[in-house]
Amino acid sequence: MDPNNNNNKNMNMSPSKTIPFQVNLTSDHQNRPIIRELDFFSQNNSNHASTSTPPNPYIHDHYTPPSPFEMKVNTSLNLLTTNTSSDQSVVEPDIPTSSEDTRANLELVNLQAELERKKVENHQLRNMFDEAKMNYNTLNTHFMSLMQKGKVEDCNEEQLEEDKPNGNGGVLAPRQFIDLGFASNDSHAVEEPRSQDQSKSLVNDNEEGFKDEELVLDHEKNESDRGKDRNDSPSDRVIAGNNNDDVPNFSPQSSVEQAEATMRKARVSVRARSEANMINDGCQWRKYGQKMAKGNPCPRAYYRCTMAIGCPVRKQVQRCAEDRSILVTTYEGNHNHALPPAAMEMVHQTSSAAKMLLSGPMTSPDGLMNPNFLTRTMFPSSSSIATISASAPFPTITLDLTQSPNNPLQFPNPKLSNQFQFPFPQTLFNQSRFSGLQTSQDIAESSTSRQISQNLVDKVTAIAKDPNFSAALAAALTSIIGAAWPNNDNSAVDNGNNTTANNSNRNVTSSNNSNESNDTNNPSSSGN
DNA sequence: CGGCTTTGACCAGCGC
DNA sequence: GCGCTGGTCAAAGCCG
Repeated sequence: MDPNNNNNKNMNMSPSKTIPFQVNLTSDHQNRPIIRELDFFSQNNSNHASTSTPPNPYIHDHYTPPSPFEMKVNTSLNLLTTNTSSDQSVVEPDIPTSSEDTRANLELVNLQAELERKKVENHQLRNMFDEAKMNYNTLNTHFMSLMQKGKVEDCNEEQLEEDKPNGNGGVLAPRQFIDLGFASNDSHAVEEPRSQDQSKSLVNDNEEGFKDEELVLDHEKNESDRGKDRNDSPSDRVIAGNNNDDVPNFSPQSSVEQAEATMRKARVSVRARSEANMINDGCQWRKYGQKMAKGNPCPRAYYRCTMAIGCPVRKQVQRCAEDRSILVTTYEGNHNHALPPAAMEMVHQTSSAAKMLLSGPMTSPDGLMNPNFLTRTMFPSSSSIATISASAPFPTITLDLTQSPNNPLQFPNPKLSNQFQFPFPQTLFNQSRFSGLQTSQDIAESSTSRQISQNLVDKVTAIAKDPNFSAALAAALTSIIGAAWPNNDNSAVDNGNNTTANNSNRNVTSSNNSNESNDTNNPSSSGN
């Protein structure tokens, strides 16, 4: 496809109303004269109104038709709520001619009214322009990210094929126009329904993110196949099912599968100090294996979630070789059932940490992608550190809770070791997808929590704006995910801020197998 | 007796 | 091809 040809087609197919702003959006240089014209228009009137004496050309032009630009704005964009023609008839024809001053005063009043009207117009246009510019930049960044992943070609081809029946050859420009919100005209809605879907997926991924969190139970029927081939594991099927209908499909199936493959391999690891053999995260686990891992005298225990038949979530528990008071719990997979409230904290923190680090804009400023990249970031409302590692066999996000000075996991009293408190950071996105952790409760809970924790969004956004963090995170995520870009969800947030007290006070009493006799801290009890 | 743990065996992936 | 390692299976045993 010839992009120039696309542009031409786009220009041709777009209604004449849309052309001026479509051009404006592609070039600031072409925008500025328009704004300056508005300013000049407004300022001249303003000067005249303040002095009221000097002759102003607009006095004579007052009854002349509006300037071409004004016509263009008024007629093509329907931006103005005022009626120019009616305003121009403000001056009544039967003005008493007894006094020149009276006439001058009336003209002055008319001019002042006109000035106010123009000011309003100018303000409206400025606002719309700013909004358009901001939206354009957002979309442009998004598009560049897609380009960087090499997916834009497929996206364009798909888009072009869908645009052709409507006579829309353009790819980018018309979508800009649509997404920028200028189009109050219905023609846009008709002309590109696909663009709206696209725009939904690109700009407002919020809904998508929550759709992804819907429970998927259909995989249970295949649980008997659980098998030796990890690629056909239940967790695989769960995630694939999650993505079947809800994830925006703007890439070939192979790319989606590639993304899913990455997603299902992602893990969330939690490092916490605990004397207990296993942290109580609210779920029920069954131990199905134990192995001695290389480089660690402590055995690694393997657990499987037993809260629901066929739940694919698994976790590994192992003590840190350097500091055996640190318990490392690694989660993998998605729960296929609702979780008890006690588990929700864990759900939110681990899954949201994973998804936050595996989602979002991933544009690296320098384009350098180090496959062995590892970055760390401190979450603002706690001293916990989130680490993302791409050098591991699977992308692993580690929440290091051992840095907290008041880590509740440090049980001073051994009697409390059966209880577990989660001091997790509270400013993570609620995007449960990983590490076992998505439920319908997530969905309902997050809808209310979004309102509560908007300030937390701001905090995270502030972190994300940090150039160093952004660059590091972008490089890491890109190296991990490659072409996969599940969601860019910045609006769905965890309900962290309303759990500050809860986090510090909540005791999750173990109801599962935390009293296992085989301590993972005891190397002598290891298996093969 | 059902559920869970233990543990040796098995399998797959990976590097040499 | 072989060995190493991680992950899983499943029979046997334990426990409430």
